[in-house]
Amino acid sequence: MPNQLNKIFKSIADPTRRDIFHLLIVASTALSITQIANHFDISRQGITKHLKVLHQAGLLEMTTKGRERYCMANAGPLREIHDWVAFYEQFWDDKLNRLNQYLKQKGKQNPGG
Amino acid sequence: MPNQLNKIFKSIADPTRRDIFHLLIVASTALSITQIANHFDISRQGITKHLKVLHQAGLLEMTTKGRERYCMANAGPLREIHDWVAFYEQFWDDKLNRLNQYLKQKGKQNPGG
DNA sequence: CAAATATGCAACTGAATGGTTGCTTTATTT
DNA sequence: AAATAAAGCAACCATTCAGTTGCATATTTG
Repeated sequence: MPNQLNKIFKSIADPTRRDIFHLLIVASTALSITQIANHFDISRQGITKHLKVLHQAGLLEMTTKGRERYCMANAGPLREIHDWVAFYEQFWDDKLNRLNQYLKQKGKQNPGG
Repeated sequence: MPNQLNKIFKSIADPTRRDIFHLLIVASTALSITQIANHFDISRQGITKHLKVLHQAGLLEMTTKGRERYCMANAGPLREIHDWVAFYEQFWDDKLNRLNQYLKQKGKQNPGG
């Protein structure tokens, strides 16, 4: 399933999920759901929902160990976001002559939506 | 207002808005609201709502000319997305030893959420 | 001026979202 | 075996969201 772009966008559009993701990225070890929840003011079940969204976007991997589930961030899918944004970098500075630039660079992949 | 990050994320999290943005980026001229709406299956008022969201995220500029309002994309704010993603690029390939990499690179800016 | 066009404004609708609580199940610990 | 801890499941709630329709306003155009 390569067309995950929208799920990834939706995932990281929520500030709590960005915080969870960041926490997992910089953590030294995988964290259990309860451990993650302890870092936030919302309930464990609320966290679980966010984890599910992150997981379905591929930004999170989980392994079960006994009664615990350990979560680890996977930054890989952010590459899709990077690529989407990269297309528009050519338009950052020059607000004029957009078409000219576009035509000049035609042939480059258009990431679309 | 530099803390537009969330608005920008929310804006581009919607596929229709990404399409509108893309249309405006590659258009040769600024487009009126009706012209934009003609490219989509949803109503003009629906488009207007999307334009408002994009505008509030700084991704769109509008100028009124007579009874028409012309819209032009501004890719600049995408730089914030780029910067947010850039922090995580160091974690793309190596899913292990995350902490080591993090500590090694400490001092780099953490974009947070 | 009248007709047509471009837009704005407001109310409404259905679905998704972020969050909660209560209870059950499963695993560990004592 | 009993108590505790981790997590899942399901229902519920309020808000936001994407989209609609209807109507008013402003600007062109004939």
